[in-house]
Amino acid sequence: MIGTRPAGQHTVRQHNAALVLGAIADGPGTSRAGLAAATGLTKATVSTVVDRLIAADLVAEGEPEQRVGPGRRGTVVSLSPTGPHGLGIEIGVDYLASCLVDPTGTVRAQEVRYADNRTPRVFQRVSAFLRKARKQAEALGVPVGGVGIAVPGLVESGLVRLAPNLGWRDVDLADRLGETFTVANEANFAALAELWHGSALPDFVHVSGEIGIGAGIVLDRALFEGVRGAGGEIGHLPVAPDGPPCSCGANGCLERMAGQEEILRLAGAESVDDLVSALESGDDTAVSAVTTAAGHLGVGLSTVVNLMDVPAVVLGGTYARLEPWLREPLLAELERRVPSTAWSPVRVVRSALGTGAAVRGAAGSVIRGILADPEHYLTTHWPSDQDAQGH
Amino acid sequence: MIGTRPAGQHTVRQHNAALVLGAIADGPGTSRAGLAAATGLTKATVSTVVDRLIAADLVAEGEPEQRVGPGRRGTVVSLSPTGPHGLGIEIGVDYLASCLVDPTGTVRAQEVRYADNRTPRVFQRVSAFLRKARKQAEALGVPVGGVGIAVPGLVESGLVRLAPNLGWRDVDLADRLGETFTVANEANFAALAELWHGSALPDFVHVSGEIGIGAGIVLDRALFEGVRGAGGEIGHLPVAPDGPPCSCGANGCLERMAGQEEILRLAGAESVDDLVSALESGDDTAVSAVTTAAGHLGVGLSTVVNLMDVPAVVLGGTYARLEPWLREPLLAELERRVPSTAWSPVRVVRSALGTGAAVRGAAGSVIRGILADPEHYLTTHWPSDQDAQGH
DNA sequence: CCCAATTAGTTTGATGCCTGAACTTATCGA
DNA sequence: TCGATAAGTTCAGGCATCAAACTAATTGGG
Repeated sequence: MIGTRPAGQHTVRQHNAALVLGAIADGPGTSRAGLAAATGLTKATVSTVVDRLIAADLVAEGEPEQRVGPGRRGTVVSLSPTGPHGLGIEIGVDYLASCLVDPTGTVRAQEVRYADNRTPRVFQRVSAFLRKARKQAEALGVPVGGVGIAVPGLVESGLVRLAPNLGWRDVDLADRLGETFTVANEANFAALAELWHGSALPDFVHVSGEIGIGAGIVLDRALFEGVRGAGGEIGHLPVAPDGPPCSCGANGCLERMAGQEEILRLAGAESVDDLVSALESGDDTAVSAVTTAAGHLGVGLSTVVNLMDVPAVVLGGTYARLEPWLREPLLAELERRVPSTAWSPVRVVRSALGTGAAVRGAAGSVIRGILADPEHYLTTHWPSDQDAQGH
Repeated sequence: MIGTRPAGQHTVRQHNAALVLGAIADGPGTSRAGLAAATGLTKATVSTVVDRLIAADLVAEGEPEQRVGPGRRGTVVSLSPTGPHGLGIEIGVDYLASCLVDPTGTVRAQEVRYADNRTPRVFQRVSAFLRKARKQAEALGVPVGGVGIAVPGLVESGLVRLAPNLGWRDVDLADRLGETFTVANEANFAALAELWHGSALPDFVHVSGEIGIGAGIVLDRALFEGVRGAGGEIGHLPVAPDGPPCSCGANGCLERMAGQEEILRLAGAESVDDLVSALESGDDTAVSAVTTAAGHLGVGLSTVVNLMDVPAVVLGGTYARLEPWLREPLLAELERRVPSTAWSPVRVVRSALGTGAAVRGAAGSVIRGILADPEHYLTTHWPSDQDAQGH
């Protein structure tokens, strides 16, 4: 029960600053008066809060509002495009990716570099890649408010506990690279990117089949992390308890039965491109391979839907490309196994984002972190009350 | 993003009142000075908050502290045993139960009444039962701060969406009985009771096998409710996708494979008492029936453990009685199917509470609700600022 | 027996943030 | 040009916390 901190006026400030900033982010092109109405705060309070946010360059004043009828026009305030940017880095098994986004979430720069990261040299390489991305931001003349790193593994409070495909165990990136980051699992970041920039669903499971099967679960517009940050590990859900052995030691795990490798094997395809063209030409073997995988995926996902009561499934990664063939059999299996479909159907949608979802989520999480607690950013990045505004 | 309310000084007050009260509940026999140290608030603030709580009879001053060394002795403050009590009602299929607890969680009165509740007369019966329980509280001279009702079904924001065993669908108890209640699923209340009065684990799945298989999931000392309150519905998790058909239409659901009915059938026993004596005498059929069920339970629970990252399983209800025979095979299956057991083992423990867990949770939830927001209780039950203190 | 040291709890003035109301600024329509 | 309407600012007032001074109670040593 201990763990809650005492509250004071500063708490009120933090809360209201975040509230106002959230309203600004939500409704682009709102005036101070509109914000007051949206948040329930007084015009006076909104004004003082907005002034602070402008001083920190998190928010910028725009054109006067266009409106019919009498009365003074409000001045529009919106997220400042020159405010703190978010830098995302993704450490894949065979590539590094970076992404720079401005406070509104718009991508300003992007880069991918292929290289085998299963060597001890990764850290040097990441460090150089990060330096380069920072230079890029500098060239654009924008400040970097923080760095988010996506890794294909289990992350617990900033520490990479286990990343089998990278051969990592208990790796502290902050320590290795001499800097602090927002580190998280790539599937989680991808789910967040989907939340912020994709289909506007508030609750969903984002499932992506790459080498493993990763899922990010979003409940009430927030990532579900579980107790130790390992929430949503669906790769080894048992979907065929008497099935073939999986590398993890158990039998018939989802990853073993519906992973990319198994689908390609069943379809007799070399690559995903191969598989897709086979599917497009109506190849029976390919279609039945995907249908079989969809069934297993349905068993696994029905579990998630029943247990967490999430009303939607978003297909990302490789599954997004296979969506036309996965969708029907998956939906059928879900309807069979989820009792609540009787009164509220489960939606299955294809991710609107491509392969860059994870990096984009990593970059976006930096922005979201600042938006969620602007006062914190303000005090850490704007140390003295410098009124250095050109006015 | 909208949905957050503006904060003011009153918010601070609410927060700190709850903080202080929480500290009082946690550490029985603390002084104001101790509370200041525990909460991080000033002695002055603690004093004013405690004075308000005493005025509302949520807290009472006790004996002077016993301590060695110099200095004035503090006056101990603790939850007032004459403060608002919680009344819990459980609507079972064939019984009604009530439970009255004082602010410290001690049971002050209890009653069970057997009757078939699958008739339209239930509501009258519940109403009468509730009236009787209220009279009991009156006889004890204690105020009732609220009523919690446990039902064997799916509850969504106070509405009983579905209770198959009672034949209910979209039943609004508040409307039927002309009163407002805290309504929730019995499994969830049982899990909360386990949290508050049982093994002091902060994160666990409480699973109880009665007629169906219900689970309450507690994460970080809070109930996990899912999006629409249907979180933790594990009865129809697929544990043997090619197994025998279940009443829900799917195949090999957990309830079908490891429910009480199936265990009794496999063991050839008439009742749970029967089964237990067979197990105690080492009957092979009985032991293997329970072992088989444990395996299926392990498959289902491994899902929960993997997905939610919960490190402990609490066996309640009928499973608590079978724990000596369930434990080993269940643990083995979990270890096989949960990758994270490699670095942090899953605990399997037997519920410390008996059959009354759900009612007790219902009653306790009333108390917890008041403790979590004492200012709210104070303003609703102590309308005018009456300084009706004998002083 | 008295006094210094120590700890509990209260009183008081200062601070900070929000609010409400009055006020200034801006725009439309007649 | 004036009245109505709406945006945004200014300022006194309220309220909850905090820091520090102060009172109260208790021990132990001279």
